[in-house]
Amino acid sequence: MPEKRAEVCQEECFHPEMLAKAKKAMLPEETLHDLAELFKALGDHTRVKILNALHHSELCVCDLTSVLEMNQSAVSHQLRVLRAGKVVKSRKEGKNVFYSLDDVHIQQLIEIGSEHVIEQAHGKK
Amino acid sequence: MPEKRAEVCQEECFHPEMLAKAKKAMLPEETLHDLAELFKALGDHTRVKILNALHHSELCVCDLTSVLEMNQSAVSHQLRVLRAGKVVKSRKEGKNVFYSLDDVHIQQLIEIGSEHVIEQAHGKK
DNA sequence: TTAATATATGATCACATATTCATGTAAAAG
DNA sequence: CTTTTACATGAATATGTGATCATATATTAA
Repeated sequence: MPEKRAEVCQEECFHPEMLAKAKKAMLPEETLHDLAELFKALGDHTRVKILNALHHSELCVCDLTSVLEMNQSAVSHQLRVLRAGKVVKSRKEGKNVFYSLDDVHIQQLIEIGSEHVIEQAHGKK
Repeated sequence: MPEKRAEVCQEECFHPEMLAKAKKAMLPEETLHDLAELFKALGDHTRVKILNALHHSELCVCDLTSVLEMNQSAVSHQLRVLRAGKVVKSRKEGKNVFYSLDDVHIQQLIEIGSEHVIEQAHGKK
Protein backbone atom coordinates (compact mmCIF):
# COMPACT_ATOMS: atom_id res chain seq x y z
CA MET A 1 0.00 0.00 0.00
CA PRO A 2 1.98 3.01 -1.23
CA GLU A 3 1.62 6.12 0.87
CA LYS A 4 1.90 8.45 -2.09
CA ARG A 5 2.24 8.44 -5.86
CA ALA A 6 5.73 7.99 -7.21
CA GLU A 7 7.42 11.32 -7.87
CA VAL A 8 9.02 10.02 -11.03
CA CYS A 9 8.30 7.13 -13.31
CA GLN A 10 9.79 3.72 -12.65
CA GLU A 11 12.87 2.55 -14.42
CA GLU A 12 11.07 0.32 -16.88
CA CYS A 13 9.37 3.38 -18.29
CA PHE A 14 12.54 5.04 -19.54
CA HIS A 15 14.16 4.52 -22.88
CA PRO A 16 17.75 5.25 -21.93
CA GLU A 17 19.43 5.53 -25.33
CA MET A 18 16.85 7.82 -26.88
CA LEU A 19 16.61 9.73 -23.65
CA ALA A 20 20.36 10.29 -23.44
CA LYS A 21 20.45 11.40 -27.06
CA ALA A 22 17.53 13.78 -26.56
CA LYS A 23 19.09 15.31 -23.46
CA LYS A 24 22.42 15.75 -25.20
CA ALA A 25 20.85 17.42 -28.23
CA MET A 26 18.91 19.97 -26.19
CA LEU A 27 19.56 23.59 -27.07
CA PRO A 28 20.85 25.84 -24.28
CA GLU A 29 18.25 27.19 -21.87
CA GLU A 30 18.77 30.73 -23.12
CA THR A 31 18.09 29.76 -26.72
CA LEU A 32 14.95 27.88 -25.72
CA HIS A 33 13.77 30.89 -23.76
CA ASP A 34 14.33 33.24 -26.70
CA LEU A 35 12.65 30.77 -29.04
CA ALA A 36 9.56 30.61 -26.87
CA GLU A 37 9.46 34.42 -26.76
CA LEU A 38 9.77 34.56 -30.55
CA PHE A 39 6.84 32.19 -31.11
CA LYS A 40 4.85 33.96 -28.41
CA ALA A 41 5.31 37.19 -30.33
CA LEU A 42 3.99 35.46 -33.46
CA GLY A 43 1.13 33.76 -31.64
CA ASP A 44 -1.64 36.32 -31.79
CA HIS A 45 -4.30 36.97 -34.39
CA THR A 46 -3.63 40.69 -34.68
CA ARG A 47 0.13 40.27 -34.89
CA VAL A 48 -0.09 37.50 -37.49
CA LYS A 49 -2.24 39.80 -39.57
CA ILE A 50 0.34 42.57 -39.27
CA LEU A 51 3.10 40.24 -40.40
CA ASN A 52 1.03 39.02 -43.30
CA ALA A 53 0.46 42.62 -44.38
CA LEU A 54 4.19 43.34 -44.16
CA HIS A 55 5.10 40.25 -46.14
CA HIS A 56 5.69 42.06 -49.42
CA SER A 57 6.53 45.62 -48.42
CA GLU A 58 7.00 47.95 -45.51
CA LEU A 59 3.97 49.92 -44.29
CA CYS A 60 3.47 52.78 -41.85
CA VAL A 61 1.34 52.48 -38.73
CA CYS A 62 -1.51 54.26 -40.40
CA ASP A 63 -1.49 51.89 -43.36
CA LEU A 64 -1.65 49.02 -40.92
CA THR A 65 -4.66 50.44 -39.09
CA SER A 66 -6.36 50.54 -42.48
CA VAL A 67 -5.48 46.95 -43.39
CA LEU A 68 -6.42 45.63 -39.96
CA GLU A 69 -9.43 47.85 -39.46
CA MET A 70 -8.38 48.45 -35.88
CA ASN A 71 -7.70 51.62 -33.94
CA GLN A 72 -4.20 53.07 -33.90
CA SER A 73 -3.57 52.42 -30.23
CA ALA A 74 -4.20 48.69 -30.50
CA VAL A 75 -1.94 48.47 -33.55
CA SER A 76 0.86 50.41 -31.85
CA HIS A 77 0.67 48.20 -28.79
CA GLN A 78 1.05 45.08 -30.93
CA LEU A 79 3.87 46.65 -32.94
CA ARG A 80 5.64 47.22 -29.66
CA VAL A 81 5.45 43.52 -28.89
CA LEU A 82 6.76 42.66 -32.35
CA ARG A 83 9.61 45.14 -31.98
CA ALA A 84 10.54 43.82 -28.54
CA GLY A 85 10.55 40.29 -29.95
CA LYS A 86 12.83 41.33 -32.85
CA VAL A 87 10.19 40.28 -35.34
CA VAL A 88 9.89 43.62 -37.11
CA LYS A 89 12.12 46.64 -37.48
CA SER A 90 11.10 50.26 -37.90
CA ARG A 91 12.30 53.27 -39.81
CA LYS A 92 11.23 56.84 -39.15
CA GLU A 93 10.51 59.21 -42.00
CA GLY A 94 9.04 62.57 -41.02
CA LYS A 95 5.91 61.95 -39.03
CA ASN A 96 5.58 58.40 -40.27
CA VAL A 97 7.16 55.24 -38.90
CA PHE A 98 7.54 52.43 -41.40
CA TYR A 99 7.61 48.84 -40.25
CA SER A 100 9.01 45.81 -42.05
CA LEU A 101 9.83 42.20 -41.24
CA ASP A 102 13.11 41.90 -39.38
CA ASP A 103 14.77 39.42 -41.74
CA VAL A 104 14.23 36.49 -44.06
CA HIS A 105 13.74 34.07 -41.14
CA ILE A 106 10.49 35.76 -40.24
CA GLN A 107 9.28 35.47 -43.82
CA GLN A 108 10.14 31.78 -43.79
CA LEU A 109 8.34 31.18 -40.51
CA ILE A 110 5.17 32.73 -41.91
CA GLU A 111 5.47 30.77 -45.15
CA ILE A 112 6.13 27.39 -43.56
CA GLY A 113 3.48 27.97 -40.91
CA SER A 114 0.94 28.85 -43.60
CA GLU A 115 1.78 25.72 -45.58
CA HIS A 116 1.27 23.65 -42.46
CA VAL A 117 -2.13 25.02 -41.49
CA ILE A 118 -3.37 24.95 -45.10
CA GLU A 119 -2.38 21.29 -45.39
CA GLN A 120 -4.12 20.55 -42.10
CA ALA A 121 -7.23 22.34 -43.26
CA HIS A 122 -7.33 20.26 -46.42
CA GLY A 123 -7.69 17.18 -44.28
CA LYS A 124 -4.65 15.18 -45.28
CA LYS A 125 -4.40 11.68 -43.87
CA MET B 1 -10.87 72.94 -32.56
CA PRO B 2 -11.70 69.33 -33.28
CA GLU B 3 -14.23 67.76 -30.97
CA LYS B 4 -12.58 64.34 -31.11
CA ARG B 5 -9.62 62.55 -32.57
CA ALA B 6 -9.93 61.37 -36.11
CA GLU B 7 -11.18 57.80 -36.28
CA VAL B 8 -8.83 57.03 -39.15
CA CYS B 9 -5.71 58.69 -40.43
CA GLN B 10 -5.92 61.45 -42.97
CA GLU B 11 -5.52 60.78 -46.64
CA GLU B 12 -1.95 62.03 -46.88
CA CYS B 13 -0.92 59.27 -44.50
CA PHE B 14 -1.86 56.42 -46.80
CA HIS B 15 0.34 54.83 -49.42
CA PRO B 16 -2.36 53.61 -51.81
CA GLU B 17 -0.39 51.34 -54.12
CA MET B 18 1.42 49.44 -51.40
CA LEU B 19 -1.72 49.38 -49.33
CA ALA B 20 -3.80 47.92 -52.16
CA LYS B 21 -1.15 45.30 -52.82
CA ALA B 22 -0.92 44.38 -49.17
CA LYS B 23 -4.68 44.06 -48.84
CA LYS B 24 -4.90 41.93 -51.95
CA ALA B 25 -2.13 39.59 -50.81
CA MET B 26 -3.69 38.93 -47.41
CA LEU B 27 -4.31 35.29 -46.59
CA PRO B 28 -7.92 34.28 -45.82
CA GLU B 29 -9.12 35.00 -42.29
CA GLU B 30 -9.38 31.31 -41.50
CA THR B 31 -5.76 30.67 -42.45
CA LEU B 32 -4.59 33.62 -40.37
CA HIS B 33 -6.59 32.34 -37.42
CA ASP B 34 -5.07 28.86 -37.69
CA LEU B 35 -1.61 30.35 -38.12
CA ALA B 36 -1.96 32.38 -34.94
CA GLU B 37 -3.15 29.27 -33.09
CA LEU B 38 -0.16 27.32 -34.41
CA PHE B 39 2.36 29.91 -33.20
CA LYS B 40 0.49 30.25 -29.92
CA ALA B 41 0.92 26.51 -29.41
CA LEU B 42 4.66 26.93 -30.01
CA GLY B 43 4.92 30.04 -27.85
CA ASP B 44 5.60 28.65 -24.40
CA HIS B 45 8.81 27.70 -22.65
CA THR B 46 7.66 24.24 -21.60
CA ARG B 47 6.23 23.41 -25.00
CA VAL B 48 9.33 24.62 -26.86
CA LYS B 49 11.40 22.37 -24.64
CA ILE B 50 9.15 19.42 -25.42
CA LEU B 51 9.50 20.05 -29.15
CA ASN B 52 13.25 20.38 -28.85
CA ALA B 53 13.37 17.03 -27.03
CA LEU B 54 11.25 15.41 -29.76
CA HIS B 55 13.38 16.84 -32.54
CA HIS B 56 15.33 13.66 -33.22
CA SER B 57 13.10 10.86 -31.99
CA GLU B 58 9.77 10.10 -30.43
CA LEU B 59 9.58 9.89 -26.62
CA CYS B 60 6.95 8.73 -24.15
CA VAL B 61 5.41 11.03 -21.55
CA CYS B 62 7.60 9.62 -18.85
CA ASP B 63 10.77 10.27 -20.86
CA LEU B 64 9.63 13.85 -21.32
CA THR B 65 9.06 14.38 -17.59
CA SER B 66 12.66 13.25 -17.15
CA VAL B 67 14.04 15.61 -19.80
CA LEU B 68 11.98 18.55 -18.59
CA GLU B 69 12.32 17.80 -14.91
CA MET B 70 8.66 18.61 -14.41
CA ASN B 71 5.82 16.61 -12.93
CA GLN B 72 3.78 14.40 -15.19
CA SER B 73 0.59 16.39 -14.89
CA ALA B 74 2.16 19.58 -16.18
CA VAL B 75 3.72 17.74 -19.10
CA SER B 76 0.46 16.03 -20.02
CA HIS B 77 -1.41 19.34 -19.95
CA GLN B 78 1.09 20.88 -22.35
CA LEU B 79 1.04 17.82 -24.60
CA ARG B 80 -2.69 18.28 -24.81
CA VAL B 81 -2.19 21.81 -26.12
CA LEU B 82 0.36 20.58 -28.67
CA ARG B 83 -1.97 17.80 -29.81
CA ALA B 84 -4.90 20.19 -30.16
CA GLY B 85 -2.71 22.52 -32.22
CA LYS B 86 -1.63 19.66 -34.51
CA VAL B 87 1.98 20.20 -33.54
CA VAL B 88 2.63 16.69 -32.29
CA LYS B 89 1.05 13.29 -32.87
CA SER B 90 0.83 10.37 -30.49
CA ARG B 91 1.00 6.61 -30.68
CA LYS B 92 -0.06 4.23 -27.94
CA GLU B 93 1.97 1.13 -27.14
CA GLY B 94 0.85 -0.81 -24.10
CA LYS B 95 0.80 1.54 -21.16
CA ASN B 96 3.05 4.07 -22.88
CA VAL B 97 2.06 6.90 -25.19
CA PHE B 98 4.78 8.01 -27.57
CA TYR B 99 4.81 11.55 -28.92
CA SER B 100 6.55 12.87 -32.02
CA LEU B 101 6.54 16.02 -34.12
CA ASP B 102 3.55 16.13 -36.45
CA ASP B 103 5.49 16.64 -39.69
CA VAL B 104 8.55 18.22 -41.29
CA HIS B 105 7.03 21.72 -41.11
CA ILE B 106 7.28 21.69 -37.33
CA GLN B 107 10.93 20.65 -37.53
CA GLN B 108 11.59 23.49 -39.94
CA LEU B 109 9.85 26.04 -37.71
CA ILE B 110 12.02 25.01 -34.77
CA GLU B 111 15.17 25.09 -36.89
CA ILE B 112 14.53 28.47 -38.50
CA GLY B 113 13.36 29.97 -35.24
CA SER B 114 16.51 28.76 -33.50
CA GLU B 115 18.71 30.22 -36.23
CA HIS B 116 16.94 33.53 -35.82
CA VAL B 117 17.30 33.83 -32.05
CA ILE B 118 20.90 32.61 -32.13
CA GLU B 119 21.77 35.26 -34.72
CA GLN B 120 20.04 37.90 -32.64
CA ALA B 121 21.90 36.79 -29.53
CA HIS B 122 25.23 37.11 -31.33
CA GLY B 123 24.50 40.80 -31.74
CA LYS B 124 24.56 41.20 -35.51
CA LYS B 125 24.21 44.72 -36.77
C1' DT C 1 3.97 80.69 -30.90
C1' DT C 2 -0.23 77.43 -31.50
C1' DA C 3 -2.45 73.72 -33.89
C1' DA C 4 -2.74 69.48 -36.24
C1' DT C 5 -1.02 64.97 -37.36
C1' DA C 6 1.32 60.36 -36.56
C1' DT C 7 2.72 57.50 -33.27
C1' DA C 8 3.77 55.76 -28.47
C1' DT C 9 2.47 54.50 -23.94
C1' DG C 10 0.51 54.10 -19.05
C1' DA C 11 -3.71 52.51 -16.66
C1' DT C 12 -7.54 49.64 -16.41
C1' DC C 13 -10.30 45.61 -17.01
C1' DA C 14 -11.83 41.43 -18.81
C1' DC C 15 -10.23 37.23 -20.27
C1' DA C 16 -6.77 33.61 -21.24
C1' DT C 17 -3.43 30.38 -19.56
C1' DA C 18 0.29 27.61 -16.87
C1' DT C 19 1.01 25.08 -12.84
C1' DT C 20 -0.42 22.31 -8.93
C1' DC C 21 -3.33 19.06 -6.65
C1' DA C 22 -6.52 15.55 -6.67
C1' DT C 23 -8.61 12.18 -9.07
C1' DG C 24 -10.03 9.34 -13.15
C1' DT C 25 -8.96 5.82 -16.72
C1' DA C 26 -6.71 2.16 -19.08
C1' DA C 27 -3.39 -1.51 -19.47
C1' DA C 28 -0.70 -5.04 -17.42
C1' DA C 29 0.66 -7.89 -13.53
C1' DG C 30 -0.26 -10.63 -9.56
C1' DC D 1 -10.76 -9.99 -8.73
C1' DT D 2 -7.05 -6.19 -6.80
C1' DT D 3 -2.89 -3.61 -7.39
C1' DT D 4 0.36 -1.08 -9.87
C1' DT D 5 1.86 1.76 -13.55
C1' DA D 6 1.42 5.37 -17.27
C1' DC D 7 -1.16 8.81 -18.63
C1' DA D 8 -5.23 12.16 -18.84
C1' DT D 9 -8.08 15.64 -16.93
C1' DG D 10 -11.17 18.74 -13.93
C1' DA D 11 -10.85 22.40 -10.46
C1' DA D 12 -8.59 26.13 -8.33
C1' DT D 13 -5.41 29.83 -8.36
C1' DA D 14 -2.00 33.01 -9.72
C1' DT D 15 -0.09 35.28 -13.45
C1' DG D 16 -0.09 36.98 -18.23
C1' DT D 17 -2.14 39.51 -21.96
C1' DG D 18 -5.11 42.21 -25.48
C1' DA D 19 -8.31 46.00 -26.29
C1' DT D 20 -9.82 50.48 -24.91
C1' DC D 21 -9.33 55.07 -23.13
C1' DA D 22 -6.79 58.89 -22.07
C1' DT D 23 -2.76 61.17 -22.61
C1' DA D 24 2.13 62.07 -23.95
C1' DT D 25 5.64 62.97 -27.52
C1' DA D 26 7.43 64.31 -31.92
C1' DT D 27 7.17 66.38 -36.30
C1' DT D 28 5.30 69.65 -39.43
C1' DA D 29 2.56 73.55 -40.71
C1' DA D 30 0.41 77.97 -39.95
